[in-house]
This record gives sequence, structure tokens and C-alpha cells, in this order.
Amino acid sequence: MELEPDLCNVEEALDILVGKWKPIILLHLLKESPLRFSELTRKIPGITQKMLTKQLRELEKEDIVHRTVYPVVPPKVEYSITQYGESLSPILNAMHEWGTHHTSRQNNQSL
Amino acid sequence: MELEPDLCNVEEALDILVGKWKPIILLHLLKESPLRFSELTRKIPGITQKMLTKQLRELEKEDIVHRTVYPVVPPKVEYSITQYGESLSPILNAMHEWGTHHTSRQNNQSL
DNA sequence: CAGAATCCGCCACGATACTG
DNA sequence: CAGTATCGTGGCGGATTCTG
Repeated sequence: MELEPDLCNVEEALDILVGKWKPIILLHLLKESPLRFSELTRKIPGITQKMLTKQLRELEKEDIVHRTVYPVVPPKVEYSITQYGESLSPILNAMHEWGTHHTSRQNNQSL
Repeated sequence: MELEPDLCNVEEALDILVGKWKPIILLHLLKESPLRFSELTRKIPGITQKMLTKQLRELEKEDIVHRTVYPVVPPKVEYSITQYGESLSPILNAMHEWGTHHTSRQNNQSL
């Protein structure tokens, strides 16, 4: 399959991955599913509940992530990656591999 | 190589690709290099010179794209993908492939 | 031809407080 | 525990004008 700029399906995938916390959320859920809201919060230092909720909602809307609510008290909500979501892993893998090889190369030589 | 969320080199790659016009610019330059500024403008409908310049400058800073200025009149500037930039093509390919298989699936069922 | 400069709206993201 | 609600901010991206 050739890279045809005019078709540019690339942006479709990019749109889903874009969001400050989406990649790391997906990495966690690809590694371990399901995870509770609180577990994700702990695994992702620096994220706020609002942001975690928002990003998860967007991923859920795209059917990348599935949300399961257990009607118990205290509340329990689990998030898991969907099959559709797993289809993103080649992309994440490609990016991870690229990042691994190139983190050493520190740019910003002209800041 | 495993996907280790904690390392998260994924974001490194993502940062470079993010920018409204960067993916399509890269796709064009990967397909055909070098290209003149005006050629890129024509190949990318809707882009303004300001945006094209800005995105190219950022890509240039990351050493993804090389800029060659010919001191002639009228001005002539050519942009080409660097070797480093070509290392991104597995990512673009993965995204393109994903997009190709999944563009049919129209989400937004609840808008 | 290949840009630089300016002005501006929007919204992604963050901090904080509150709740069933 | 797993969220909402509210407020505030930076900067991305767009439109337009000017220039060597």
C-alpha cells in the first residue's frame, strides 16, 4: 500500500491519538485491561480526574475503550480496551520504537 | 520490544506529527523530494503561507525536513525530507493502513 | 516567490471545589 | 470512588496585509 497524500487517512488515526493523555492511557490499557478509574489515576502521575474522565469519554465515543459501571457502593468503574482499540497497537508500537531509537537525539539545538 | 507505558517514548514521535498540516506535508515530501514552497502550497489545498511556513520551520527544527535556499531572484526555496525524517515513515505507514481499514467505520453515533 | 507581521477566536488543558 | 461544575489561561490556527 502506497502513501497517498491525497487520501490521507493518516489524520483519522492521528485524531484518535491526539490528546495529552490518550497515548499513555492506551498504553496502560493495552498492557493491562481492565483497569479501574483510580488505578489509571495512580498509574498516570500528574493527570487530574477531569482530564482522565474527558480523555476516557472521547476514547469511549470512538469505541477504542469500553466502560463498565458496577452499581455498587462505593462506585466501581472499569475501563478496558476494545478489539477495535487493539487495532491501534501497530501504530503505538511504531511510535514507541521510533521514540526509543531517537530519544537520545536531543534536538532544541537552537533554543 | 514491549510497550512500556512508563517510558512512553510514544509522545516523542507524536509531538513531531502533531500539527494540523504536518502529516500531509510529510506525506508529500516522502513521496516527492525536494519540493518548492509554491509546489507544497498548491499540493495542499486550504493551507495558508503562514501555516505552511510555520509547520515547515518546526519540522526543520526537528531535523525532519531540510530547507535549501537558492540565492536567486525570484527567490527559490526547496524542502526535502531528511534521512531522519524518513525514519518516520513506518509510523505514517501504520497510521495510513489503520486509516484505510477504518475510515468506513463512521463514529459520532451520538452527536 | 517565499516569506514576515499583526490581530483575533477558539478550545485544549489545568486548578479547584463540590457530590451521590 | 468516580466523577461533575466552574473558571482561567496559552497557544494553535485562520484571515489579512505588507515586503525584498
